[in-house]
Amino acid sequence: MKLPEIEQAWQGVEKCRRCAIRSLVLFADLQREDFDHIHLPIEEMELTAGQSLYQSNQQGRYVFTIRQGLIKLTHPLANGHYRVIRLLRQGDLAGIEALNGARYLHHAEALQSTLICRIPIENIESLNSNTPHLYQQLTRRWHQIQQDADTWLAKFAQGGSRQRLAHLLLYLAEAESQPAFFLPGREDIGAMLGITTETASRLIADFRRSGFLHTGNGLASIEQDSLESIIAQG
Amino acid sequence: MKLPEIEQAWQGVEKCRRCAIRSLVLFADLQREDFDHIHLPIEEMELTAGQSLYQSNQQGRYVFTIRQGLIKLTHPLANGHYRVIRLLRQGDLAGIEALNGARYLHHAEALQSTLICRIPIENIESLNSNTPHLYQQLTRRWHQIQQDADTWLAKFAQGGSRQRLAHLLLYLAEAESQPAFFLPGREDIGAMLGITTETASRLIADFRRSGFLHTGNGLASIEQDSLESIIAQG
DNA sequence: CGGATCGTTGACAGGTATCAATGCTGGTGG
DNA sequence: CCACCAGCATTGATACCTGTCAACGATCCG
Repeated sequence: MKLPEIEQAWQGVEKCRRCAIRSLVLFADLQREDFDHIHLPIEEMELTAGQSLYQSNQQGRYVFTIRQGLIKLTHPLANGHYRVIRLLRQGDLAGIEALNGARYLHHAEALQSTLICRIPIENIESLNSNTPHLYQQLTRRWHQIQQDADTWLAKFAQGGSRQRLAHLLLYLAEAESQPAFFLPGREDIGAMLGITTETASRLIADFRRSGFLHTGNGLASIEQDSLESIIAQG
Repeated sequence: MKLPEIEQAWQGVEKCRRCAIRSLVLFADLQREDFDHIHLPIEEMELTAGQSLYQSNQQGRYVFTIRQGLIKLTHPLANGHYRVIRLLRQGDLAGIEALNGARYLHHAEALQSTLICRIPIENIESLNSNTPHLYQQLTRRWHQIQQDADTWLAKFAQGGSRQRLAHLLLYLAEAESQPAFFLPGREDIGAMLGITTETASRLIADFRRSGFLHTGNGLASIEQDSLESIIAQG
């Protein structure tokens, strides 16, 4: 794990160039020559469930891309609880606000085992001056964040809790190639929907009894049509 | 209103250069020479209360800076109602998503009489290739949007409706130099907090009777300490 | 086996949506 | 000028939903 700096950098570039999901991440538009000109000390990390990626208000030196897994961004509340602001999934960027020289806005924590790449912000900024390709990707990410924020307000903070949960389950199920998806704990579900843990538990149990939701060994699957009819004032 | 194109452009630049709030808007970092090199056909517009600035899903050709007033960004809901996603105030940027070639994400409508500047996106993009100054400002705006989105989730979509309303009133009162501020209609307040119009009305009336809120000829003022104690589990 | 953590369920009080009716106000036309 | 109307705000009654407090069950791990 403690290789010479230059070696490490080279590994990062090599790995990044061959990364199977590179089209999803920040460097999708970079040409071969961009890579050759710049040493990118990109490091892979694996987070176990419950492990923190960064803390709110911490001075940011890295930006992270999620290669696989699920990260929650949370905001502490006055009563000791927390509110989940957003989830990050494959291809999403974490800590992008560090590019402004600003501190991280959230507490970031893995919900399940999660694979990420860590990129120092100084490298992003030097890439920015050398190629316009990166700006486009960054702008796209900002745009994505805005869109996600809208989704969370319009779907997860609006209407009755049954409808909110239906929205959340559909959201979790989408963007998975498999029909099964990771179902967060009741406390996290509550923190995403702005409801209590107990209500979240009651609703999950109810959905399961009604056959809208099936669970097994930590994974879940849904009856899409049923959930959509709940949202449509069912 | 129908001057020759070149004349119009020059007016835009002149006005923009002398704008009293330029330090707040997009071109704060631009040097004199930047201005001289580029013709910016910036146009001022005044929106009356209730007037739309753009529609959701419309192809965006402009970005707007708010010089004075209040704009609501809304998202239609299935039941015919709408949800207010965010408010824009002096110095904020509207329609920034158009810079991606994307369509507008929201319906934007003036809550009160509002003064804006309209900037074609092609000019933003040509400025981007000539000076790095603009990028910084744009990034700052994206960052602001992310922060605002967090605020809305953590304050206006969390806890009881009394606490949400207290948060909203404090938010509306802040960033006003005067103690008095514009109080939106009950329907809009409901759409911001995710509650019904009736509940919003009841709470406003209650706050007024309790002396937390004072109103007169369309303007309002608050007792800051009282509202803060409501938020702190009062 | 015991303890810790998480999920489930119950009882009840309080809050909110819903349906409905009644004030209030500014603008319009006679 | 005044009567009227349309839109908004307020208020009431009630059923439903959710938070709260509390207990119990399930599962994992030492």
